[in-house]
Amino acid sequence: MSGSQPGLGAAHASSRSAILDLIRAAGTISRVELTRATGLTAATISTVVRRLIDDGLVLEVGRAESTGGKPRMLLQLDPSARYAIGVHLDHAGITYVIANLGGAIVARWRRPGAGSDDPREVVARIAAEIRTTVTRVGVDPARILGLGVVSPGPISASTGMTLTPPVMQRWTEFPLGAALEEAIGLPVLLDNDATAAAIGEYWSGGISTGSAFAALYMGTGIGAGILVDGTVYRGSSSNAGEVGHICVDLDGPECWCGNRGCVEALAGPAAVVAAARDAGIDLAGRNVAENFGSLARAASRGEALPMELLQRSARYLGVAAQTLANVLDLELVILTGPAFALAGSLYLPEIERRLGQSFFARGSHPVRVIISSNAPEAAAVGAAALVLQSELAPRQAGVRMPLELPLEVTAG
Amino acid sequence: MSGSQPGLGAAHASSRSAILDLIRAAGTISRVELTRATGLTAATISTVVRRLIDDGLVLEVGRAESTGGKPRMLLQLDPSARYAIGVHLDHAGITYVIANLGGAIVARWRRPGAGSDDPREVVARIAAEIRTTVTRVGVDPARILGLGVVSPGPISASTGMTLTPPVMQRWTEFPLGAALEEAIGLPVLLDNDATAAAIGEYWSGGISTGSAFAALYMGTGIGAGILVDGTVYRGSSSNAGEVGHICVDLDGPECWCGNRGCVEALAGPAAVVAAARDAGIDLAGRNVAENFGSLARAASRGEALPMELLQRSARYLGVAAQTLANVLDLELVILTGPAFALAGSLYLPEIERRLGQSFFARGSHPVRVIISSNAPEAAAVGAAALVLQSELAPRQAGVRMPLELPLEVTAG
DNA sequence: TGGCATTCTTAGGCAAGTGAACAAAGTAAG
DNA sequence: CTTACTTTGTTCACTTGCCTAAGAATGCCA
Repeated sequence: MSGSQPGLGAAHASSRSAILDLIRAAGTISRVELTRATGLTAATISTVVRRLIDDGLVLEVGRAESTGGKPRMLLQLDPSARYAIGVHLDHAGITYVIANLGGAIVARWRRPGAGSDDPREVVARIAAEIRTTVTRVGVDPARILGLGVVSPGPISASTGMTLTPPVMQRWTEFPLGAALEEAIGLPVLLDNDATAAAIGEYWSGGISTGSAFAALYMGTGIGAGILVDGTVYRGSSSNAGEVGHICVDLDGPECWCGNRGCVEALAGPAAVVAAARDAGIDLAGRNVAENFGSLARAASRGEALPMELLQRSARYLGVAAQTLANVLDLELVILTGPAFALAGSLYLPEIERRLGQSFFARGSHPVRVIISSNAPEAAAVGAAALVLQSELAPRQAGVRMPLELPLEVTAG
Repeated sequence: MSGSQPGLGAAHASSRSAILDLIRAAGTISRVELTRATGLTAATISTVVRRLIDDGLVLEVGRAESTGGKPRMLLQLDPSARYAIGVHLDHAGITYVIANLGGAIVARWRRPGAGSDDPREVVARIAAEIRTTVTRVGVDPARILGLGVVSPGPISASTGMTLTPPVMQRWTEFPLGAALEEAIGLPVLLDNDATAAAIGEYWSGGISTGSAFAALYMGTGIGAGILVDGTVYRGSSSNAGEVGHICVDLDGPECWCGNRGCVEALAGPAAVVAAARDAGIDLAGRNVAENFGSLARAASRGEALPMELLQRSARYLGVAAQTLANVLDLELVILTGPAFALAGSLYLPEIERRLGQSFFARGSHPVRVIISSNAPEAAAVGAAALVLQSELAPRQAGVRMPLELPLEVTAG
């Protein structure tokens, strides 16, 4: 019965979470500032903060300058109070991350394989990987909150696992969450890579609490994670932000989805690489990622044809970003994922230009565009942040969490 | 101090609202079903429902069949318990609506003018209009919750009023909300027409509580109102759903916003009418709406050129709808507003086709598309629903309400 | 040293929600 | 008709989160 319905009582623990979230976002903050930011009374802040300190989550670190009276006591998250583990499953391999409460990376490593192997075996391998590294790094296992697992593609309602149509066929009906929970003995959360990346940025990037932004994630495909006011926007079937199939050219090339001119078919890494091949560029990489990387390097060196191909892609991604910003009224777009890690600086100016022009002309607020500071492993970091978020700031006001249900269903 | 900060305590009165909303959505429902739907205890439901009955908002109407024990007592909203007034300001004129709690229209009328007149005078005229009709229809003034006023265009942060750049220049800095509140003595809410239309559909259309849908509103411009789980999605500056300037053709005609190929420039009523003129069609209407209407009628009669023009427009709007559905993961798109009232049946098949194809191919859930049952006055009905929503189901969990602030600022 | 301003804490109270016992109103079996 | 059982709805004592109000702590300035 534990997870039957969130109920409205779930909004109760929210002030604790909200305060924790504000401390995280501010880095260092005093109780008075917390009262202003939350709208709660000083009394309430006092007791809640006391409990956070008792729980070891928050530290009092020195005092601020006096403003004429008693100086404020400064509060901060204790980064090493809790940890979370993030795992990013991809076709090419598995990326692991151990992050602390501050969102900082404590350990990070990568192993090849996964895609075509037997799920059972992969679960065992992941469990072993995590166990050995946790002991090696010396993180207290009791302080580990849980495990976040992300992968590309939309989310299946039945298993709760994301599934990529072409690859990883054998994963489709496998209860990954339940299996991992049993193998590791920690709570497991599953989500889409783009969504996770957005949460990762929010948690570690010092983004303010009341903002609306999207993480535009380009890996093999293109997706977007949307965060509004500290909460993930999921939509009706948890597949919001599927920007890969928005149409940017009515008469564009046909996409496997049945329509024409989808962003992914026109401007995704696979499309760019294919276009390069068509243009006669010799590419020696083993997969799309490697080839896209060498194209990006060639463009950076100033080679005309690669440059042109990437700029073409950037134009379309600019349209996608503008569309996102228009529909969702965003104030920030973050470019992240392996593809932007390789070629972000080539995409940024075009996307910035497009957003700046449109919104300036209409007298609207500007939309900032930045490149993530840890774009290559953004999804894995996000997976860890997913756990931090759900354990420490679970303010899904009235929104059901479809990702946890499958775990319980399959566990029984 | 009343409206300084919503605070977290604002989430408190929510169970009453949530229950009211469930009763509204269900039409008729029992207490047991309410416990299941909310996750609250039977005890809580009992007391809250008791209070709703005492307040006259809810009625006990008969009992259901027994399922082996005591039969359930059925609950229903009392439609005539409260009323709300909706006003839609447009370039061409003002549409008024009086709606009851059930979202049903009690009175509806329309007056020309507004746009270029003196705001002060318009306010006086509106107040007089409302007073006379309220007494004529025989609605108890004490049962009127308030007044919703909507108009096209984005929302200004300074006055809280929407402002359309080209027309209605004199309204830009006028504190409409405060002036109307004073003139009528009722709370006034201001909002965008598309957003209001969405709330109107939600309130009167029997849309289920936990859904995500958008109202695609086509009047003079094109906008969208987005509702998720009974709450308006507003974005960072309350301008979410500005679909008019999403790009559907990178090499399309230039738009005044500085980019090319915006939906509004390609497919809005004004664009369709302009294209018809260019094609040599003789149009005698006084404004875009009339001309668009005669084009729609001509297309319905089977005239080739108008048909072609409208189908072209429909293709672009299909792209916009698909984009919305993709980004927001919608399950329903409602076509509404004067333009769809005139030509909805010409647009529907194309939009349906496009959404069906894309989502079916990707194995995702289908997206329904329907035409609003009261498309012509959707905005005015929505304006009234705005009041019902804010008074009876204000579950803006943690979201600030920028629209009420200006009223207080300018009132002081 | 004693105001004075500012920050933080403690104490009492209100309101929403819960759990558990109970009352009410039916069906099913003898 | 009586008895047992099921389901619905209510009452009541208790917990919890927050608020108001008062006070304690800790600095500045005269």
